[in-house]
Amino acid sequence: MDITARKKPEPSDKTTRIQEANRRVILDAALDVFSAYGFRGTTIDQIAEKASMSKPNLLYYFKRKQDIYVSVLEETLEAWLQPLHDLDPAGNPIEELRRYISKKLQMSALKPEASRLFANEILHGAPAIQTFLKTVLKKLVDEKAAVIRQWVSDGRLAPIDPYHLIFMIWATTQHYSDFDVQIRAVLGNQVDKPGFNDQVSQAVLSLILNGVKVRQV
Amino acid sequence: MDITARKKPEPSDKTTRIQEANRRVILDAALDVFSAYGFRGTTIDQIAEKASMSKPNLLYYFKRKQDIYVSVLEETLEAWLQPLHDLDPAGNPIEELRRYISKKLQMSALKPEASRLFANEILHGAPAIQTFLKTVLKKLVDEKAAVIRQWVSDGRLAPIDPYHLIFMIWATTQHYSDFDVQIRAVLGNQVDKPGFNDQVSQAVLSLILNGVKVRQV
DNA sequence: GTCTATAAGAGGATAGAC
DNA sequence: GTCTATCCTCTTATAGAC
Repeated sequence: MDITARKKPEPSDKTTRIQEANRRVILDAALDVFSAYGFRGTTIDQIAEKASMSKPNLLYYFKRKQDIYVSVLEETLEAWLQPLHDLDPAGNPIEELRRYISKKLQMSALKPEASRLFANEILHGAPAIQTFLKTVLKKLVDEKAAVIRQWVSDGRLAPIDPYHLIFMIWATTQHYSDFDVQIRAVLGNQVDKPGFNDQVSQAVLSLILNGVKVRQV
Repeated sequence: MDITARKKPEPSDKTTRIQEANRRVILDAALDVFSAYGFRGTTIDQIAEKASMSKPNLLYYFKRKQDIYVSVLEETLEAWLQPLHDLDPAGNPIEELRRYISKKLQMSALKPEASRLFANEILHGAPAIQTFLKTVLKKLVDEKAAVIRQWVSDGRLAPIDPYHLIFMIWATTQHYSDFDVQIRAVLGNQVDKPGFNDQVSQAVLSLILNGVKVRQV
């Protein structure tokens, strides 16, 4: 089941255009359903219906339910880490963090299903992406934590533990999509009004950036 | 399934000591299993085994799987909101927030299963606590948001939207239990070392409190 | 590639003896 | 109150016709 145990499709694995299109439809449907109900809570029937396809037909493209799940996760993970990749050691610290946070918020708002799929996987012990977290993710975070640490020791950021800063950025930027129903229960329909996302950005950015700005004494 | 649709046990519902003890064992086991695997991912057999009880015997105490789930949630919710209840309008704003955040962090660290059970329920649309969120939770948050807003307009806190402040406190304080495996993948076994929880407290408190402290100009 | 039919098994829930 | 045995539904996955 673990993601890293699967090989990536080779260029030699020729797929026709109709195959690609059908896989695309299935994966899109699967993201919706898996993120809403979790792995066990999702039935192949649900995915098939959403993909307007019969169950056996769907299983022609993905032999097992797990294969669909892992494929959806794989697709999501790459994109999910891109913003952190882009954190530039040569840039202005505050501006780099602002860009990172904004990008994360934007992605969560645009694809809340992806955020929830990921949250659910981790919440339940990350059975499918355990190795990925310990290798790819850890390596990237270590690398970017070093960048932030350097900024701090150069006096360009207030003293803060870089790992905890990264965790808190993750927590706050994904909270609005992962806990959407709770936010809605409290705030009502104002979350669907035009300015809401900007309001969230403003709140999250000001809180975190205020916390890391160097104070003039 | 919704929590508020169920009546609370009356004093007239006499239960023997052994009944109470067995229900206690079941609910403790159920919290562990439900929080680890979710509602659908959990089997009655798993709970029964953890409670050292046969499945039919367990079903003698709770007729249906849903009943166990709802009971566990009920127990958890009350305790979960207590710290917010305790936010005192008459207290010192920074100290009140510090106490609130510390208490939330402490509870998450002490009962990560409860945090994850709650997170999972909300992540999947809160089918069992929808009404609770829209009534009890909303009322409490509205009330405490008004308190924080007053502190701000009295100039005792930096200008910040009280709702978003509360959401960010929730996000950051529960992140370390909900996303535990991700934290572990990145930080390794240092999360089990003695000082780790203090380190987390320090990071979370300094970031958030710095963001709300009034700056002297 | 897509369908109908169905095998195979897991898991929730109950019957009824003790 | 607790157990063994069992029913029955739901769901994954496959067989085989078209």
